Amino acid sequence: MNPDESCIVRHFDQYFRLSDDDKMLLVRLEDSVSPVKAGTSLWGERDKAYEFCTLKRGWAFSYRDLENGSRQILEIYLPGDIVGLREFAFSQRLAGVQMIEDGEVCFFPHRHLIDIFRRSLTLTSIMFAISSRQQVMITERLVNLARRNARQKLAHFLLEMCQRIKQTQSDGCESFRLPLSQELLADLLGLSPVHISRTFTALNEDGLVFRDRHNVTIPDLEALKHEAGFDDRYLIENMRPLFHEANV
Amino acid sequence: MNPDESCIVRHFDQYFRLSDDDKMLLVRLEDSVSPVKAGTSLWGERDKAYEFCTLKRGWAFSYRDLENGSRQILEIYLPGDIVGLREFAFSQRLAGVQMIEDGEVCFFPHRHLIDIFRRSLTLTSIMFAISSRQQVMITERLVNLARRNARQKLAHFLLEMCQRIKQTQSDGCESFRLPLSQELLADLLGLSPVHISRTFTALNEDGLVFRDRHNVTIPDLEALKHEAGFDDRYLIENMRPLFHEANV
DNA sequence: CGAAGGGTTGAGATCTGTCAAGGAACGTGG
DNA sequence: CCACGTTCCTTGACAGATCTCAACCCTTCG
Repeated sequence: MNPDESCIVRHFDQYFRLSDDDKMLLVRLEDSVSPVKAGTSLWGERDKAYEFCTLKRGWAFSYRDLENGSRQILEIYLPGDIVGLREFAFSQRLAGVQMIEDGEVCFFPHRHLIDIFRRSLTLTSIMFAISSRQQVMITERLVNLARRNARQKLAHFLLEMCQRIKQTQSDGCESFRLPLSQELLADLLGLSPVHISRTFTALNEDGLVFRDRHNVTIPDLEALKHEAGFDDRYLIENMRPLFHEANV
Repeated sequence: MNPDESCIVRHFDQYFRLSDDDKMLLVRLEDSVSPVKAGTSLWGERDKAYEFCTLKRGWAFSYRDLENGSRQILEIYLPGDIVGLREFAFSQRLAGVQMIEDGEVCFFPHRHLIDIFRRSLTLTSIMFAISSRQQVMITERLVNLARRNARQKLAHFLLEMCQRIKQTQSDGCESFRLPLSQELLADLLGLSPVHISRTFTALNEDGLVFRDRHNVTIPDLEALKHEAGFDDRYLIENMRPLFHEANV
């Protein structure tokens, strides 16, 4: 396969310009691309964990089902994201993962990560950076869930998605596609679907967010950021200084 | 320094029996042990991030201050824990860290981590495992904050601390020391101090948790686990299969 | 002895959840 | 093109959990 067509190569390349050797090393890990239908589960909550995967196309989410019947969505995955890093040190899945839309995924066994550690310092550092970035994103979501009211939670989440989409598609994000039902948003933000609806209505009335089906428009980003207490530092990693030292 | 006295060697050794070479490599990173007083801050929220540290003695916590004046505590660190991994890919701190009690810490520059990546596959894998374990713990805290009521939140947190203390001290934990004020617990669990107090009173009246100052007693672990929906799988990592492959 | 920090208790306010009914959009089959 | 079911969303009324404010108490420590 041509390295530049690989989804994982493209993803790593965003972090740091890869050498051809590194690209080849990554590509060799990519056995196969599997098409997956919307709603299919990539794995369930207590499955054996022996591989991870990258999303080539389509959105996905990870979740935990609770004993009281509710469900918490932990993470929304966009094309290019690596899924399943969480369980690297565990033999069992701690969260399920499900496709939101039709898409394509690439599976990699865990042991191939060890190969990477053995062979490329750059790729090892990027893997570590990706893992720590995921930790930072979960942390921000935790703060969002614990400390903000419904209005801020929703606004904050929309701004996060807007920023993430902008980073991968590199065009503006005043308006973007958000293929998530209100039920899903409720499970993500720890609210009831009913209250999600009310909150959208309120944001709409205040002219801050317009939602039509799966399209969201944010007319005044700064106003909404102020409303939500959104600070995008947590989405903007800066690995340059580190790699400097790694490569000289 | 004798490797077996190093706090970081002891910590890594919990994950996997280290070779003498690995121990020496780790020890060389440990320049100095600094004593720190209760209440001192190891770093603030927007400081430059160029090092991490391990806790040798004393408890610490990381936190985020919000624009609305509230504070969210992200993590409680116990002796042996590594602090600051979160910011490996960032040049700025995203959270402050403060000592809860008097203690001792060991600082390491980020670039020494790269040295480890270069020289030891075992240590690299352990670092990755530690990072993914931290991610799992934050995820569980997120679920706890988003989906459970005050009673369950508090019970779940106490059980987590009990389990963590047991893992490092390897004796029972029916009764253990918890040097956290109710205000700190409130900032940790996303509740008000007043409600923490009420919840302790309720748990006490039901005979599930007894608290006297900084001592907590849980007479019936199973009963409390049931009440809280606590499942300790997330604290029990299993790296054996992975290292098997790494080392043969 | 007084001050300060931490914990407890009560009353009222607020946010969000639950339940229930109804409406809008979409796909399917006739 | 229409009828129908399904899914998703909206709205209202009420209930419950937690917050805020305020007063008070206890312990510790200088």
